[in-house]
Amino acid sequence: MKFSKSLKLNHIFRRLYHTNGQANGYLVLYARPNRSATNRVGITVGKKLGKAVVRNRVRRRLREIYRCNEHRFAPGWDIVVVARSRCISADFGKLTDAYLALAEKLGILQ
RNA sequence: CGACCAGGUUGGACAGUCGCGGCCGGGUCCCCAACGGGACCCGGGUGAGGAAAGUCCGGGCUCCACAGGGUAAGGAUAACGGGUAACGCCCGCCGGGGGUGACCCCAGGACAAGUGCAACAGAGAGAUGUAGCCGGUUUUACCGGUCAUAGUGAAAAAGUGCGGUAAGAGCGCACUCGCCUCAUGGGAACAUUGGGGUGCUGUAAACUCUAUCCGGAGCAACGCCGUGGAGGGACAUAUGGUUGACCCGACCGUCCCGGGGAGGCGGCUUGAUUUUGUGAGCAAUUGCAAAACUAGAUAGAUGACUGUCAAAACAGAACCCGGCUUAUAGACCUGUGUCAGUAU
RNA sequence: GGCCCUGUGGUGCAGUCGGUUAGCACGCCAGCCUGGCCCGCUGGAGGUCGACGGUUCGAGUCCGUUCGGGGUCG
Repeated sequence: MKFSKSLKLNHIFRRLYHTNGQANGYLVLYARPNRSATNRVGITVGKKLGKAVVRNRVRRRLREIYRCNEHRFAPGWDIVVVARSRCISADFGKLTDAYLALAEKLGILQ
């Protein structure tokens, strides 16, 4: 990935949750400009979604979606993706559509 | 051939295109006086489990100054013999129970040291006398004897037969049963037969007793580096404090108030390790020799898509081992294994 | 990752030492009261005691395993 890193700091997560995010049945997306040339992406998969195997699979798929579509995102944003329970059974194509639709609403696509 | 039994192995495969975490080698650039450090790129090789899970036991390791002695409390275990670093685990064996059988299951010490409890029912629950039976008398009743029979209950004074008696009772005898003990066999639990004694309810996952074991807390332990920073006050050498129950012993500054910070590195994987061969042992296990290095992340690395076969479970390491328990589709192997039927 | 606590009607809680029938409050249903509603009074329903197994004559209670919920750490 050319201009993206993972978002790790807990206080930035909390700051993003206070912004107005966009949501649909699969995901919730929060975004905020970070005054740099890189994107920082954080993924939240709560314990409600299932056991470790289920949560790992959801997280890996969400990361893969971002990686495959990085060229469509604009740089300079902190992004947090929260998985909802419908992610567990959703197929990859629908999840990609849902992800990109939310990104478009937030205006972080190029 | 069918239905099983026991033990063990495995836990989707192959190809293609992108992608991720360590490690090794090389290259480019940057920082530094130097040692070195960082970013990116290329190549190689490697990368979750049999349960990684539950956290139910046992250890290693770290800290509590040391982890020393004693006492009490608390907890754990429980036939016997062995294995192990240790265990509540494993193996063997004994006893008991289940199955036609191969085999499987059992917290399996001591209520005959003491205490407690045993509701309801019943006369009576660890000691008794309701009905009944028998005898006597002052005869619609009372006194004495008795517990075989009846009834109650989860459990009722060891069972059957004969004798005996007013009626009866281990009161006596024979056989059987249980327990204790001696002899015999066995390494032991224990077994069998014989001798002697005895007739004692159940419950210890009730208190308790006996034997053995246990200091506490946990890798978010703990150590180091960096950033930040502001220190101030009180008591003071023993009638104090620490040692996470207490005592001995040992050790010595201690306590209070306030402020700030909370990022990184180590711990972190070579170990009671794995594989093969061979010796010992019924086995668990273990001696010796050779070879191998097999994840080390830190918001936490294995994914996506396509094709073929198969349709396929339970499920994701976080300091590390030995077990136990629980979840689990399918496939395969072993057995002078079992049962029934048919064929020969 | 470690260490703790806790599960009883719809909800919140009792249940002491194992002992016959699991109790209380609110809620729910029916009746009475009222012209009608609330309040009040009377009666009633509703529980595999989280699940499974064991000990015992007998388990909500004791023991083991297991499932769910909650808390905590520097």
